[in-house]
Amino acid sequence: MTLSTKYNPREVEDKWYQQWLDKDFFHSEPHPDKEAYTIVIPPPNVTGVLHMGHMLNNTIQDVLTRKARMEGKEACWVPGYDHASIATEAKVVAMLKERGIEKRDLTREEFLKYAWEWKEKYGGIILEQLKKLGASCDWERTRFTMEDHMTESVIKVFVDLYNKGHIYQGFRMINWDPEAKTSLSDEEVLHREVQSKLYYVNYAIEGEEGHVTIATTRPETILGDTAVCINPNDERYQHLKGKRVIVPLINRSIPIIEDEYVTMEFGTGCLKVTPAHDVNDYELGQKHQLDTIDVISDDGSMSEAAQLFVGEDRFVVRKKMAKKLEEAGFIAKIEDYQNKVGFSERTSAVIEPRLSKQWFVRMDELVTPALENVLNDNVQFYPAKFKNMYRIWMENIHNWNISRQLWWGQRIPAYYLPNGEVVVAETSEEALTLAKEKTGNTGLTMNDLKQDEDVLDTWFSSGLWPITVFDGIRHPDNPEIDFYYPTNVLVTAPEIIFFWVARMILYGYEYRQEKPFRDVYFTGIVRDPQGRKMSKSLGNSPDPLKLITEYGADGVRTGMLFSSPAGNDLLFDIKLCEQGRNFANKIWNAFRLVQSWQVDTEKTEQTNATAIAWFEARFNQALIELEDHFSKYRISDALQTVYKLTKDDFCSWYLEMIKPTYGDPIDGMTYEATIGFFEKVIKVLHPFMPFITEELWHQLRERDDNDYVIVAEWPKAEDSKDRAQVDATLLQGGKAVFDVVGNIRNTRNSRQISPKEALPLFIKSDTPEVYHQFDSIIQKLANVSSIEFTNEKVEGADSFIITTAQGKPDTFFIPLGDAIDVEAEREKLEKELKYQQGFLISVNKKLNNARFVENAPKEVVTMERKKQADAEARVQAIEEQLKSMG
RNA sequence: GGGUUCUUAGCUCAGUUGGUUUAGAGCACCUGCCUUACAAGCAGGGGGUCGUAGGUUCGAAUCCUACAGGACCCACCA
Repeated sequence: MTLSTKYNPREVEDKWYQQWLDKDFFHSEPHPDKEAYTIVIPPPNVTGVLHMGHMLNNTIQDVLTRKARMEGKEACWVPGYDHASIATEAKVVAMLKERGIEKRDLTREEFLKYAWEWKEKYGGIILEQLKKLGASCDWERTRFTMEDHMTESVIKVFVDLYNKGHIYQGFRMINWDPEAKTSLSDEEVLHREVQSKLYYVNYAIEGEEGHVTIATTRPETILGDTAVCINPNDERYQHLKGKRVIVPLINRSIPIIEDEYVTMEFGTGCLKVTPAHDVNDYELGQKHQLDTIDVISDDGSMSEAAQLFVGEDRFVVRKKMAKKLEEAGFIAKIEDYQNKVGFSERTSAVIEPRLSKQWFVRMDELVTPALENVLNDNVQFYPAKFKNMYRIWMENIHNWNISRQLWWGQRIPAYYLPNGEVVVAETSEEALTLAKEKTGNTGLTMNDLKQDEDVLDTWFSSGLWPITVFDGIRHPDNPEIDFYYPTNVLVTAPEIIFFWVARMILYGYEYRQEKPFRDVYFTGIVRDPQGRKMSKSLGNSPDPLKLITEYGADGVRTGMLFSSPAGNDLLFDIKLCEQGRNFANKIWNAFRLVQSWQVDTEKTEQTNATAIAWFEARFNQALIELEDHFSKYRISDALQTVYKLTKDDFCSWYLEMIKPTYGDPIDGMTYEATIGFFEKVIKVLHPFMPFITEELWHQLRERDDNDYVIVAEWPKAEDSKDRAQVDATLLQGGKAVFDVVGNIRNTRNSRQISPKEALPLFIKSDTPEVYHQFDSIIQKLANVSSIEFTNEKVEGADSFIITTAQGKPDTFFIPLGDAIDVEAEREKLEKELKYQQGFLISVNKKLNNARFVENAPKEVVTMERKKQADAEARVQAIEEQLKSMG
């Protein structure tokens, strides 16, 4: 069989993915005898397209799922997508606009029809894309947050929270997005520093000469002023107490009020109060019973109440106001000023604080278990630093505005009666019954009920995701939720810790009396090599599917993971994918080597016994390390361990040790052992590189129908004491041998001796037995023609010194005859001597310090003593060497 | 303004309760090799006074303080 020297992912990826699907390997059912391992996907927006953040996030989930599956757990990774109320509605509106249709010309029903059509056509592309990455989701369980039973659950929860008093309706100051024309929660408002102006405006004092000067960044809101406020302790303004001032341009008379809220140092110490358009002003207004004049409409333009500039946008008006005030002589001065302004997370529109009637979740009680169980690590955050962030947010949490003035989403199940009363019920029928009870009016009909027009915040429903995907709200005791909940780990971005993670925890305790997941793994943000966030406008985000085509899914997956410390940003460099692809190629070629061998079952090659035992030990060691990394979600380190194991230990050392001379057959025992090792290596590689490993799994041996690596048994680390002892000796021996080989190769390099030229080797050692086992390995790896032990220095030879685990410095000689460069040799030795002497000084300093010997733990002192002895012996050996050189 | 966190080789990062660390890895770099598994490769090599200044300690990259610089989160001073 002739195989290409390059691994070709395109030929194998689709094939295996299809077979995995056909064999139903991704599918999971509750299994009483098995341990569940559950991950619910952070549902991407239904309109979403795969980006690098998804790639990272889902690769990690797939790695964890695949490993758990191989460990024999009932692994279940639930996929799905989110209706993403505001984002999707915006997209549908834009799409309609392109077709010449305005949202305002449509009824709710018409609009939703378009939206659903659109969703059916373009929705969920992202899940198809995930398949290319190799995601082993249980596709039969794919959920959408707005499918009927999910919505039913969400409504049920709303009604329940309402009945328990956790949800209320209120007329409050909320964040208004004038572009989407909806209210937003506090979390959906991003504050950014902007360069603006501070306008100092004079307000005439009513009935007398003179004026007061206020400072404002928003002169357009002057039209809505209903008071000017001073600090009662402000010496400068004592004379103003009880007086009134005139609002410029519109000549409204407003009172001067006093409140300690006003900072005397800021601006002029006089504050204009616009209760309709500022949170603080609103509170002042409440306290001092001020009028509220709403001068800005829902689209951000000036309303009738403003009297001036009606219908014009607030930012245009800001400039016009300034000009007009200046012309009329009201402006005292204008200063440059930097302040923070709130922007809509979705539309980037500047948020207007606005008074309106909305639905809120009262957070105080709900938050208690959610906070407590994170603080006590019942729910564990990786990395732990996010715990603190979470705590502070939870402790200062505000009530949650959950109503949105949108159509795409779950409609609030509140119904208004003709008398203005509200009833909340899961269905309109129930609402009618309730209404009749409440009013005593049995003549009420459906026509008398008017359902609330608003829909719920997307996060109100996605917070329920880990429960609703298993239908745990409608049927709290169903076998699925009992088996799969709580889930094992949530893998998500820190950006949505408050939006989503916190709310899932909160709902989990409210509706399951249990956490939704044991661990939360926070990934970082994927950035470009310059550290910039990837974005469409910068064009610095590679197309994931193109990457997969170019480097193979395995290459991209490993590329992403090569440098992705939990919770830290990942500077994504395409070079990493290259490295991943190269790695796949390396594995492929290791296979090409193995499959090229003729096997001679008669032949027995004893010399390979050491190599085999050594690799076994090394594999075992790597496996222990690997499990440790996984247990701490050090995915990148885990990959690094497997990478080194495969590339260095398996390919560079082991295969080179046992590789027969070209043309010679390999003995049966070695061959079997090698195939077995290859299988083990493939297994531990599989979570990271599912495709190439499945391909090789089938190439290595004939397989039964259901024998796939995806469901192969995960290797178990043997960590018995006996085993550890045997392994340690072997590994130490191996290490010394690699050191020897490295030194010989180095000698070749510096002397420009071809690797093809066999060299004799002499060893001066008190413990030759260390090397006996490895004789033939040294010969093979370093192309050594003969090994002889000697007690004397060998003349005319290049030399090097190695300290074995026993602490004896052994000297190695490679006779080079005339080729020897004495000066270079001396230089090398002197350099080495200098290092060892320096090292010895630092060790001696410690050991000569009585307080160190007294206070340091015994093991540490012993270790230092050994280091001292080793170094001394080594220094002596080097000195001898130098002396003999004359 | 409050809080969290980071600063280790040219780059990206490890360094797990201070002690096998005069500091490791990958990439990049340099040198030599197209050696019948692999040039998407092999072999070898150079490179860091651990942000700065103090302090604690027998011992500090690791703990404390200050400073400098960066990142992020939260916050209603117009």
